Amino acid sequence: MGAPKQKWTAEEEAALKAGVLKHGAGKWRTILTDPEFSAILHMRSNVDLKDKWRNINVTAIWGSRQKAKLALKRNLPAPKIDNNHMALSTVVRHDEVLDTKPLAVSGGPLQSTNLKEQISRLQKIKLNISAIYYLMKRN
Amino acid sequence: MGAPKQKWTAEEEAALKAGVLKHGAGKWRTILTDPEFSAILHMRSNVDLKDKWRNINVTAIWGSRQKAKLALKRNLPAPKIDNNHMALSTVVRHDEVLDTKPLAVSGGPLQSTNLKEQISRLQKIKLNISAIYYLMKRN
DNA sequence: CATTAGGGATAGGGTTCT
DNA sequence: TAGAACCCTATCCCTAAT
Repeated sequence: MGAPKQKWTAEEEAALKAGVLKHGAGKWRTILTDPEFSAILHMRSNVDLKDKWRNINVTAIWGSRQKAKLALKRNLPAPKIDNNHMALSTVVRHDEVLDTKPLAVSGGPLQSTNLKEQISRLQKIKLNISAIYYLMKRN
Repeated sequence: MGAPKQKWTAEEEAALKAGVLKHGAGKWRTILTDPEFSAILHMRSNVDLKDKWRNINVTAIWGSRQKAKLALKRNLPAPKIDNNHMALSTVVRHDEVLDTKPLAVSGGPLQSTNLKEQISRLQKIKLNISAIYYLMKRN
């Protein structure tokens, strides 16, 4: 039918996370037009960003079931690491509770206004890690 | 305790095919709520329809789903189609010119616009036969 | 007219049952 | 081993509200 379903790459996901960190969740069009991210996200719409962000948070919150499934899969032969998908989301998924302070990222400070309501502490930590990774790859 | 596994009856399958003929493949919820089919398919979900349609086509074309998967992997290494240019590649793929006329099915004309892109010649013939069978049984 | 939030539908990989 | 039925969920679509 329409598009054959565009899977999000790790790079795109990292850019989205960095974008949320910089502009806040809900500012999808702003993130999209920010020259810092527009190159990487140029094939995504603002709605795509919103949907992906929702999905990221959903899986982050109730991750235990996935862990059970993944544990089963670890018995299978080949890990088969895909260049595209491996890096980030897998690294970030080991979510122990950390006690760290949020980092400032590139463009400016956190938009603390409503961000606190939208992002949990744990998520924030993950975002910081993702954003760091993203920025390191860029520079 | 889930589902005791409901086998598809010939009547259900014919209704599904007629539904695809009328509304197009992918319009599962539309087919399901069409009063013309809802009575027969009332114990099926839209996802059931999608799954059944996949099975029908896979066995019709290849003989098995696994073979289809393998074949796809061999033929299309990395399509990665850009969202903006999607229509094209799909159109070009099924470009056989049909000289048989599609049947009109009860409620309305074929949505010929995207149907041509979705159904091959062989499939269409089979669908027509199924639809005739379905309509004969109904009337 | 543009954008976003949220519900809902679809696609496609995976799993279970026969 | 195969094939049919069913599950999981990332992605995509529709609509109301702003």
